[in-house]
Amino acid sequence: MSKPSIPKGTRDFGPEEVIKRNYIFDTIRSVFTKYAYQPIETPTMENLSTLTGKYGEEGDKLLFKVLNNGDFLAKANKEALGEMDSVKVVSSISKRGLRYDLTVPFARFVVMHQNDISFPFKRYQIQRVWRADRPQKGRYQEFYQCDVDVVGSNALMYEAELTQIYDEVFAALKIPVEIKLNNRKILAGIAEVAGITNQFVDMTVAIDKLDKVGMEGVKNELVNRGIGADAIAKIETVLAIKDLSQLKIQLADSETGLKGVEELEQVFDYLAVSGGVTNEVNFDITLARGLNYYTGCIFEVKAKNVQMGSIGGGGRYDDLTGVFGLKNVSGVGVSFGAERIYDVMQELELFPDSADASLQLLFIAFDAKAHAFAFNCLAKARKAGLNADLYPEPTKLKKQMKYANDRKAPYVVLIGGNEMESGLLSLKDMESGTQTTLAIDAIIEQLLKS
RNA sequence: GUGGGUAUAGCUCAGUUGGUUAGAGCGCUGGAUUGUGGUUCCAGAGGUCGCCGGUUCAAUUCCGGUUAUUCACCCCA
Repeated sequence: MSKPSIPKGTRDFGPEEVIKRNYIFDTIRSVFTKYAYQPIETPTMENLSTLTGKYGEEGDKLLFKVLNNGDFLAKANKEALGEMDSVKVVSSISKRGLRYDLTVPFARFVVMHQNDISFPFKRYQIQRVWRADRPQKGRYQEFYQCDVDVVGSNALMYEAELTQIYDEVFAALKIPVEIKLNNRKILAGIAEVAGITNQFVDMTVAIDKLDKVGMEGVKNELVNRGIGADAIAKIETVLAIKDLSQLKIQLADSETGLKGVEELEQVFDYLAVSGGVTNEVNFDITLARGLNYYTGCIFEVKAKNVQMGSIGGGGRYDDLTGVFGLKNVSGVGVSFGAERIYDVMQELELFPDSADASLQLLFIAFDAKAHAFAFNCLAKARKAGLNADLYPEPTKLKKQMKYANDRKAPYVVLIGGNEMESGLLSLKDMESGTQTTLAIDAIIEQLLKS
């Protein structure tokens, strides 16, 4: 008999975990709703043509492909098969793949339903995504993403609004965080004044590693990526700047850079008139973010007092729907890393003990006659709205009591000959151990109050 | 994709410098307690020591391969 198992990078969740995870999702969802975002869902599977080429060459390798049904080999590309060329064969044996993120399916959704949507379209989406990455701590092949985006408006109000959403969610979850803001236009400006506009991506990838490898590490990375010493020196000076007004001087020669500074200033102005935020919101010039479709403001959230990567991120993208044929639709959105938020809350012990209320009252019967009587009482309790249950057979008390204990039932009602005769049932408080005798209606009434 | 660790009871892990009957804690079952759980005590069940091969009189132990898992890197949530 072989032991059952689940695929690499996937997990089972027990009742306790599901309750905690739902607490996170419910909190996030309620804030999204308050800010007037609407929920959508997209299929688990997308056409592979929708997904491929959207995440770079690395991303394509991490896509889960779904094998075609039927005699897929008969229709396979024989030439590619002969050459053992996996990449070529795939396109002839697989036409669908699992969702890799929520942003690309959302872009597809917007394009397909553009005539039914009122812009600006504010949507949120909480669904699973899959990546064939090698699993490691806090990284799985199947995980949830919680995305909130607004498309069809350039208004910087939304950058401020998304910052407020971050602030409000993490305040509600009681996780102290630092929300970092930057603007890709500022980074473009740095590349411009350093004279390496054509190596912009190399520069951002290197800068993104700053808090991990330090300034020396970043400089090494820049050298390795073939960036000249003069440019590196310039980048280093600019990266040391902490406030926006000073940055204007350094970026005076870059129109794009100045635009980025102005945009950020406006976002901060909005936040200032909003009545303030709970968490720290800071401009961080070293924030880069790997994804290259971002074109304006970028966001990242780091939990304080924990060793953990970012627990949220996002930004503005000027042309997300362009690849699907809809031009000039700007969007801005952020994502919550639910799995990491869970780990942080676990580490900081932030989950409320509200716990498992799945069983409030368990009936226990001593014999078959009492069991039938108890089943009647059970129906009354359920009708009154209590989460109640009856042990399925009148077996040994020890066994039944142990079940009540394991299920963390706060109350137990014991029913035997005496109880049936008098109509007064034994209600036991499992925590204190005290026992009282009451009629079933009185028991229900009392528990509904507690 | 690259590199390391680990694999022994349902779970978490000891252990065997290669030797006859394989160890603990927790959990499970039964009993002490015939109408009372969480504490305690007693007893019991449960293992092809991941899989394949090599060395050896003898391998769970050493070696090689393989699979699974885990950690780190690339990348990312």
